[in-house]
Amino acid sequence: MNYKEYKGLDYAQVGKDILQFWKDNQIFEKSVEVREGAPSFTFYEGPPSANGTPGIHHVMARTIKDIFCRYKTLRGYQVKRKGGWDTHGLPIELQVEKELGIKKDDIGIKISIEDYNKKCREAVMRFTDQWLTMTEKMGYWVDMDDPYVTYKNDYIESLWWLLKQLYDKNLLYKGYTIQPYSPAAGTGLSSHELNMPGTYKEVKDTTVVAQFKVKLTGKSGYLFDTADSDDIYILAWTTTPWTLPANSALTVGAAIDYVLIKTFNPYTHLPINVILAKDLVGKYFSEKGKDVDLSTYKEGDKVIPWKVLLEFKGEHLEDIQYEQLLPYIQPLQDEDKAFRVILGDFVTTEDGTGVVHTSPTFGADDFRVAKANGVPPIMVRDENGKDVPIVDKQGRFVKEMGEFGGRFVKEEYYSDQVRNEPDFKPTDVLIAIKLKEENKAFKVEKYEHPYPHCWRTDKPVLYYPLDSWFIATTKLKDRLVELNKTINWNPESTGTGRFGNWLENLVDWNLSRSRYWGTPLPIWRTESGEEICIGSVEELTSELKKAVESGALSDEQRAKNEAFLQSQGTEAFDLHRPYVDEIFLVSASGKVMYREPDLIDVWFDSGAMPYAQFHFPFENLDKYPKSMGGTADDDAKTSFPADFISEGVDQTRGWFFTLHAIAGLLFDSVSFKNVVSTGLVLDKNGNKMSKRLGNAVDPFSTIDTYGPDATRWYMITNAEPWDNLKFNIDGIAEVQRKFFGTLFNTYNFYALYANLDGYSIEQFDRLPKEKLTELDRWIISKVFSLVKEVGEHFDNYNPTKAGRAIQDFVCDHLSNWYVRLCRRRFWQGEMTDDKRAAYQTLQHCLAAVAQLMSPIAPFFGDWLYRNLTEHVREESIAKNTPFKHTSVHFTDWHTYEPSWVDADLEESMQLAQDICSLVHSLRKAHRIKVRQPLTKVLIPVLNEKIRQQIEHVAPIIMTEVNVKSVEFVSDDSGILKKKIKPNFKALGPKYGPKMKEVAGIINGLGAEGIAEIEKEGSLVVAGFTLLRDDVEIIAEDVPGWLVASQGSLTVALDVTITDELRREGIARDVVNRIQNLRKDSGLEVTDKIKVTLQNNNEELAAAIVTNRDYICQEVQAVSLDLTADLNGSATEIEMDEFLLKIKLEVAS
RNA sequence: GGGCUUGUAGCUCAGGUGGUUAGAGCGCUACACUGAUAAUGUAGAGGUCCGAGGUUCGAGUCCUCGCAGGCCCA
Repeated sequence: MNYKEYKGLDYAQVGKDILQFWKDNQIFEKSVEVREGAPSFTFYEGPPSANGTPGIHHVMARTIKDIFCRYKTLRGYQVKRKGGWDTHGLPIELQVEKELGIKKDDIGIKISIEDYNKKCREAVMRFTDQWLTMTEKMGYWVDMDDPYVTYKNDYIESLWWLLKQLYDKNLLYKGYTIQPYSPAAGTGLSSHELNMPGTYKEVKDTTVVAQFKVKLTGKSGYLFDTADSDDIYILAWTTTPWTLPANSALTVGAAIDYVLIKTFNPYTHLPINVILAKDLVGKYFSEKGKDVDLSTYKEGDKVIPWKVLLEFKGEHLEDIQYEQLLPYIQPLQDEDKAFRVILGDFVTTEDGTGVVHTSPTFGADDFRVAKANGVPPIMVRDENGKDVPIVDKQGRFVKEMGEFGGRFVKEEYYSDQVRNEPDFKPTDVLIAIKLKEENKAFKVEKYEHPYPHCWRTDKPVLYYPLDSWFIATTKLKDRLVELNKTINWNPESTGTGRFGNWLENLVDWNLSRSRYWGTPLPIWRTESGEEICIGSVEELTSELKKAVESGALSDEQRAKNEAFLQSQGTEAFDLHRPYVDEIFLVSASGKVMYREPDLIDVWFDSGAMPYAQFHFPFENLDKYPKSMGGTADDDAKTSFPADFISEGVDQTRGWFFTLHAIAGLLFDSVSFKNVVSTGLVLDKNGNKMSKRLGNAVDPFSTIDTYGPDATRWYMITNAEPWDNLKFNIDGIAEVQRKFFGTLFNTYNFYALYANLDGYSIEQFDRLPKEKLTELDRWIISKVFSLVKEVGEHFDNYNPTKAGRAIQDFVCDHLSNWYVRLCRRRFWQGEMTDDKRAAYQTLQHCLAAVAQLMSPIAPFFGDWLYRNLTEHVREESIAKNTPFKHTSVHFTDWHTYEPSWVDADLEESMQLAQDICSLVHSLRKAHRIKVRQPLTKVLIPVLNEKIRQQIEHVAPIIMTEVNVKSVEFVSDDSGILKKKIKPNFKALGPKYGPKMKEVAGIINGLGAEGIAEIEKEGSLVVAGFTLLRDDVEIIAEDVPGWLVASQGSLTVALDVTITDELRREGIARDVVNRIQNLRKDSGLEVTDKIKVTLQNNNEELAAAIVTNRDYICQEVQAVSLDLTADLNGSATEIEMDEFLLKIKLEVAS
């Protein structure tokens, strides 16, 4: 037996068997080895974190990655894929905190940092086994034997080197960012601390709508002209009046409508002109005062008159300057950039005035928008020469704040005793009073709103600038934007939109994290600001030694340094906290430098993997191009940049960004050329999967039940990768039944008959094209078209379209048309050229499909390939032919041979399929079953080309629909009835508005009109000149016949059933019954039989006699007898009009 | 609130550059076909192409504004 035959197929078992084969023979490793010396296709694995268990969405993401790596291997590239683990970061720390039942503050107190980090190190790799199992079972090929691990010293050393490069390029700096800060507790709060229950409380604050006086400049001239006054104010509302002295800008929305209103100040009663958002006018002005004569206003009037002078968009306010509201402190730099109107996207007209008072030191939005617009913050320089905000860390105004100096900005910071004094007034109120008196407040009122409080002290938090280390990504923003345009994003919108827009609005990357388990920032500083950035272990060692020798260290410091030096080369050597915190360096001026306590953002870890995975630049320089300091001779064989990466779309600002930023900043390069960002995997109702809700799909049981291939195939073909996938397990079952079931059946059919005939793959002695039937040449044309199409889809990173094309080919074309129509060729007669042609063709198709599908369904593809080719392996190896490979994953992509593609034939076959479908529907309508032969179908054809195309496939039509002949009626027969339709596409541009009229005329044309336009090529009707191309003419009817039409195709069927045809029909029925009986009796396909029928019907007898040979041949009978009386073992079977007794005996 | 994205049959999805009867598969109903058959064919039922405006002779497709879901940010 050349081919294995199967009774049924357990797809999960196929997965297991093939997996075992891969393991036993190191197929993955070899698939990389066979491409040694070939150009590389570089793939970066985005490292997962093994602190949680893998979910079905990981199978999805990894399938995408795997597909293109396998595809590119088939295309001749060497695809090395190094696995990796992401091991640092907040989620791990939180998990450990939870497990230990501690809070962040307990670290270093209840548990030493050393022990804590040890716990983290264990936790992070906890589910490694499950990850490895999932990876293996789903067939994701990635090198997990030698992965990069972000907590390893080598990895950290590479990161330090990168940070030092940034530092040396002045791209790493210490600045501040606005964070929730609790002055009472003296600490910043993380976002999750603010998410704790009870932190947001309703408070009543004194709020102020302040008047910012506009300066007369060229930009603001139009306002002054309209108002005819110098007193023009922009109104801005704040719930934190204490931040007003720090105001240095006003932010408006470019597209928001604003108005200029003439009115009076309600406190000073002075005439003023104010600017605010149009939508919010009603909040501050009563309808009664509208357009009331302003000259009638007197102090004390309840209704204040007002009048809209002008309406305009926010963009017209940009760059208008105003006078500083509370001029205690001036900006330390860029004074000319302060106190002007800027545009921001966060401005709303929900409350306030549609103008946002902007103090860069006390609001995150404010900070960001000010930075983007070059607006300086209001800060003071302290005794150390350091710039600090106007509120100190205890929450008090600095001394430069005049009468407010030393006051707490929030009344809650005062002791109860002070607050209970009769004269006590909160700072906000004092500021409000001052503004009222100075004609700078338009409205002061109490306002109740939620405000975050510190969970430990119960006091309100401040948004406050805290020190952080930043990467100056904004300095190279334009270059990052440019580089991004060279990346092939899939889908494109993620690149141009989500990512591109974000790059346009980039802010500096805040690198600092005040945590414990992560890569330490390699910067040491003296208290006075001398600092050093360390770029390698070697440099650290030498600085350490210098420090020890300097004599500037205390004994304890020196001892700790020495302890660290001692650890080098031992297991204990560790670049994490707390060990690095216990290193003390000495500055050039001889002062002790302490490590900056921050860790760096874990995203830097993963973004640095292109370098750190190979310990660049300390090792493996040959993997990197010379342009970045590597030593590779050939840039086509380097490991940088990546040709392809893929992760979830939620990584856009995560890994995708950090990869891009580091490569752009340091190497002026992209770090990936093609990227597929994948959508989410939701449950079947479109809800997010979560373990808590119990709707998460377990990848292990899914794979165990349906096998990896059906799981992968379903996920890929159901929705494009970037769309969200509604994961329905029934869909996998359907894919398994429909696609894999059909393909398996097709293989099994081939194997069954090829084995019977002793047919083996003929690799050399192939029949020439002329010996093949139309059907053979058609399916081969189809398979080459498929090869091209699938290749293009994979090249375009669209696996969904590739998979769907393969599926359509297998189900619709190969199985349902080619095999179905060719079955007789396989099961009848001796080995003729025709039969060989059928085997060769089917074998070719199956082998092609095995390869094309293998990137998506790697197990089944290999299973199919191996079943098809195993018996010719040795011969193939000896003769060096394509089937020499033991796995489909080593093969070279199927060559596309255009000479085999016959578009004409593909069209013909489409016509045949359409015609058969029409004939079937006619038979159905007239209740004539297909087993009943009919004389002919008549097909009206209006041109010669169609006629020829149908003639080619006429025999196929005849067998398929059981008619004796296909005939054509041509135009000149004169019996066709034609229909004319307007061709809108052609007519549209010509007639435009007159379309309807013209269409009406065309639809009303009679036979003469149609005849004339066909003959003359044009027709003049009602003043319109119609050309042949302006209309479609189709044959619609053949009078006197049964017709059916679809599009321009019409068929007519002769339904006359003669006696002869009726007998033939009966004979076919008999064949059918006998075949069923054979099958029920468990006979083998090859068994010969003797048949005896009871002769109880005239028609039957006549039918048998006339068609005896035909029946015998069909049912493999050596004899067919009719007897008058059949008793005993006969089976009674129902025919259409009578009962039939049949007896079958196996002929010896 | 912003950026991106999705909305077509009960379900999952197709529907270049606008062209007049909007398709497929699954599911349902009926009838056929079948020595690869847990497959297949034909027919039927099933649609306000999310809504409202607009552009156009003509809109599922283009524009504007909404509604609903999703992701990422604030």
